[in-house]
Amino acid sequence: MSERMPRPSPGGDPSHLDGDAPLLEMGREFFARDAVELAPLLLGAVLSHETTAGRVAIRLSEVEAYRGVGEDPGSHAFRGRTPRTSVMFGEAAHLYAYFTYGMHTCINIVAGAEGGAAAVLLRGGVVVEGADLARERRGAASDRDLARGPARLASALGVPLAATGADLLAPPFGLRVPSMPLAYEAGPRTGISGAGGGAAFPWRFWIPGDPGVSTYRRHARSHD
DNA sequence: CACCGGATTGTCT
DNA sequence: GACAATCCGGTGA
Repeated sequence: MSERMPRPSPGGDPSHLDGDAPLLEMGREFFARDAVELAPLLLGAVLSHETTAGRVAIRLSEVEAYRGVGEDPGSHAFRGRTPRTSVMFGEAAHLYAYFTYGMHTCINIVAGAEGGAAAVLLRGGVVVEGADLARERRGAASDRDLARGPARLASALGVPLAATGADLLAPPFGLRVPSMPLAYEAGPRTGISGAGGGAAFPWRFWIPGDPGVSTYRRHARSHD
């Protein structure tokens, strides 16, 4: 079952939680907070990437938080710094990209204080700009599937593995965050085997009912 | 929609 | 040498 965690609604009026809040460019300090606190604040944020081919922007529907050395068995940084994870140990709001399953690239936003090695994995979203270019990059795919899933999202955005370490607050990237947090739900992270998976780390966050939420829950399936 | 198997290579033990 | 923060296509309900 998904643990329901709606935001409190100050004043009792939930109308500001419907995703219409204006988007703001935030300073780096916004991203320097704890990853588990930051992750839900990124729901509804729009990440853009521009290349010579054009510009694609994606509104985030689903994210996962990962903490650092020794505190999160599901984190790539759990066992300490390695060449691959070194950017996780750097400044917040930079890109951490990794390659997995022999063919896919996934992307994270580095979170927390420098040295903390925390990050937020971008698991799914909706293309809000550059759908034609995203479709070219993804091959035949329904609009809904363009960026629904972490590897699909990275592919639609055209972010190569080599972009790891890039500053997401500077061109060719752009990142704008809702001025008001959206309502969200939380549950176990997807795809994590062993410790780090399951109910002990309910650090997957998504916008209920959003079309950009991935459906891959086979590995971390929970009852409803 | 749910389940299953295959693809394919960097990364760390 | 094992395994991975996955995706896709096929099959069946």
